[in-house]
Amino acid sequence: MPRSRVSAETVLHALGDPTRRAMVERLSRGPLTVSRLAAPLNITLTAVVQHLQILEASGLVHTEKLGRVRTCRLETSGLTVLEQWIHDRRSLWERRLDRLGDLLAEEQE
Amino acid sequence: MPRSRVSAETVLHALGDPTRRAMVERLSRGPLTVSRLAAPLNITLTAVVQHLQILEASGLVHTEKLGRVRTCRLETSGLTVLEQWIHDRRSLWERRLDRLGDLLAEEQE
DNA sequence: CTAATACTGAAGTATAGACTTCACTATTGG
DNA sequence: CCAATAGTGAAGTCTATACTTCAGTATTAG
Repeated sequence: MPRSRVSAETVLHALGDPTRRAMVERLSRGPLTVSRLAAPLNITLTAVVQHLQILEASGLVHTEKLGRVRTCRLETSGLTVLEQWIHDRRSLWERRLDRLGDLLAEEQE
Repeated sequence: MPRSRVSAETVLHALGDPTRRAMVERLSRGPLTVSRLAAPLNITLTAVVQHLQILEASGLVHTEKLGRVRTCRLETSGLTVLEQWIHDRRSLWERRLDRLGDLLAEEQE
């Protein structure tokens, strides 16, 4: 069964931004409402919500709205996808045969 | 002993760009010269070198110049730093006590 | 020695995307 | 019911950075 529909591409793009990293950092300590999450960041609530959309799409954060309050919590599936990505690159690298063949093949061009 | 001087911040920033991800992807299959690495990317050699500088600073890639040819290879230390970062966030998240105390403390403001 | 190769460096352009403003809706406390 | 709270959505600004051009150096093949 496919555990997740999000790609490592999406996760890495999401974590490429320092503000979003700060948000993930903060949420890894525990769930927060949007306003609480926004408070220490010196940007508008609107900007925070925009970042949240990207974090949600990447599987790093899950949000849920109850009444007028949206609560955000870290979702580990984004981290799992990233872990797998690292593992794959590492395997490829370790199994590389210092592909002399490829180098020679590419030679004529 | 500090295994690495590079931060997860640097690594995540480096991997935030799709071109740099493509370069890492390619290098995980084995070492390449700058020109070879650049060939399939539709950008100038100069741009590739600029990306390489960021990848090197992040500990994801090591390059070495022999004569006029610079060879690039994946450096796993960048990946290790990232793996550790994921592990840390995950631990924090799993040990969170759904900090009701914090929520109440932040209440007055 | 000359030409071609493989980069390097400085300096400018151009665009993705982070951020803002502002007007709006939905919920809740008093 | 009214005001305050909590967030939403559209549309535009503005800046970091990805990318280019061009002119240069060092190395190597013939």
